[in-house]
Amino acid sequence: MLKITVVTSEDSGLCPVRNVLANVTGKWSSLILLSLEIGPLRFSEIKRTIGDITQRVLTENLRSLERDGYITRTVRPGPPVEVSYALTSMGANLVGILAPLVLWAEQSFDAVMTQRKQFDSLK
Amino acid sequence: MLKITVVTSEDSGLCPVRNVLANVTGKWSSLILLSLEIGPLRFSEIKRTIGDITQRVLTENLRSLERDGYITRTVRPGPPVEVSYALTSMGANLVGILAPLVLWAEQSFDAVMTQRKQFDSLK
DNA sequence: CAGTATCCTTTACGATACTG
DNA sequence: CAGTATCGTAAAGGATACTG
Repeated sequence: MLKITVVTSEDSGLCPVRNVLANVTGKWSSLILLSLEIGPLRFSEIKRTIGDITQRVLTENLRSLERDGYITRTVRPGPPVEVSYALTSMGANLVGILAPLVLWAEQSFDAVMTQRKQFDSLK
Repeated sequence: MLKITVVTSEDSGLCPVRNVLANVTGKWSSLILLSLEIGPLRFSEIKRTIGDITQRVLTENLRSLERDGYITRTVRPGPPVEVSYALTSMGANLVGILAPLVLWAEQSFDAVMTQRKQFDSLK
């Protein structure tokens, strides 16, 4: 059985779990990482894959993921410049853990929606 | 190999993955779910386990998790009233997927911090 | 193409006080 | 004990315009 000390009473900035998870649990982070699972992608390709993320937010998230060591950023001089992003080995490990979660989310969509409707109907 | 359609170009409210993940990727959701892994806990016990979450936010998160069907809320009349929370089978499944992520976060803490320091030192 | 720069809105969260 | 009610802050995200 898995025994995890969820959180200590220390400063949140020092709680390892929260500190690391914070950059994975954003609205877009996991989707961006997943999009790189098959192979490296350029900025515009990631944007197209996600669909409705803005340029500003995508840039922000990519920087954060690069900073934590999950992806690399490679510039091929242009013009036009070509910037491609790829998973590091740590990033690939993380994707290996995130993928089941995303898959689970897909599969559980119907059940969750049903639950919500029922909960909301009880006033 | 895992093939996942990360996101379609539909309305975000209709994207199954994002819709379900939204309530799991909060700052506290996963930690709350994890705290219930061993067994049911009362409100104050969850609060003590997490440490620095406020009552208001804990209540908010518990409602949201209950709404989506991950946990149940049981009231034993008092006084003092005793409210206990427990994982549903769906919640238990989710925890089974989240636990590796939390464990991974713990183990990767040092590597991530090292990466950040290095990234930040490059201006 | 891959970003920055602004500006604005929303949402999550924090602090504190109060209650059946 | 397990909340609710208020108020305030901060961070994430959205919209749009501009640039090397």
